[in-house]
Amino acid sequence: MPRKSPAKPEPAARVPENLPDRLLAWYDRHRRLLPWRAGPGERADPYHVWLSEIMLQQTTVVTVGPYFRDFLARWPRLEDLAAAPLDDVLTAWAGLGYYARARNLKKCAEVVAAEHGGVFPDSEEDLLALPGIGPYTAAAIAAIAFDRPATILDGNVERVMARLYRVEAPLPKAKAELRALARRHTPEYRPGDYAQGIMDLGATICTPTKPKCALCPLTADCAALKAGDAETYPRKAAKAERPQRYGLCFAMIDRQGRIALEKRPEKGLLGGMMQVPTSAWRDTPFADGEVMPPVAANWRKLDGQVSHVFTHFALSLTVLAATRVKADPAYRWVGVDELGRVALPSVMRKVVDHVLAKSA
DNA sequence: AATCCGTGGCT
DNA sequence: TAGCCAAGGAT
Repeated sequence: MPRKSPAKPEPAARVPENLPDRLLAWYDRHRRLLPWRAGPGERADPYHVWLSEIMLQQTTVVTVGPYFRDFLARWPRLEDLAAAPLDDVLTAWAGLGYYARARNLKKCAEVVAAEHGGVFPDSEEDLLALPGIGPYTAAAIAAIAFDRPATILDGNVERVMARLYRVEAPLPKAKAELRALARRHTPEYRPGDYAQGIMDLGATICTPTKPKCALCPLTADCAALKAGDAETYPRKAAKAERPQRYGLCFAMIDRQGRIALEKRPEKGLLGGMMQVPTSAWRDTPFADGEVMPPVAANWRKLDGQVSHVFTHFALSLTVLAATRVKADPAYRWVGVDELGRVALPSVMRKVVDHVLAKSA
């Protein structure tokens, strides 16, 4: 029998030795002033680094900015956050998405306060053990807050490595290969600045579309640039299509103009957040009169739909409204002026806005 | 290992 | 417009 052919030889990924130096030189010239970033030569507060990194998970710098400032103003120290009620944290997080992050943020603050004397551990291993901190965030905190030579691998680094070496394997399978490449580049010298620099490069120069290769400090090393196909990396596996789901929302307004809200289960989608009472969400639209409203009242169907797209499904909500409803204490009755103090996810904010627009 | 988990901006 | 994408983690 012919022996199984040997694995395709890795391209002898010879790391240009001065690549980290060129990256650092570029970073020193183009360093962005971000709210959580320390001044040149200074080391950032681990609490600030941690808070920003959790917020930045799958979330853009522009979106995070205001939330980061608000959190820091309200909870200046880790101990303040650890002592805060979870509902306050969820309310402050409302609109940022991925709400498990907020629950884990609170949990992590409590653990660090109680078991680490309020001081973040400085090793990747210990950081990884904390709630909400995975491989990326552990490495990022170790590098940025403690200047440890940890290898970060986020979407930016994946893209930069995939282009430098024209990695043909598609994500997410290519992750191990990309991580190995990234590790070879991680310098012992200024690893924190290198980590932020390589991410800045990915965010501003080596962008997903129309990369600004003319401005890149690494052009001499980039295989994809040489081949003229940088924009086609990283390769990605085809993604599953997004199903459409449907639901009904029941907006109850009392005589004072307050709307009834209820709390969602602590786990799962929008866990622990508030909502306008809703039917189950399913794959087929609802027919008129198919679902019994929560209370008997003068229900009327509002024109139009509320549409919202989640990561793995799209949702179309039909809204029914009833006014002059008796304020059942089973719900939380919230005035329009109080909505900012409620943990309302964006989809439910849309529902409330729809009610206000259609009944005005 | 594959799936679940938000949102807003950009093309 | 409809998909793509962002400093991912938990299960």
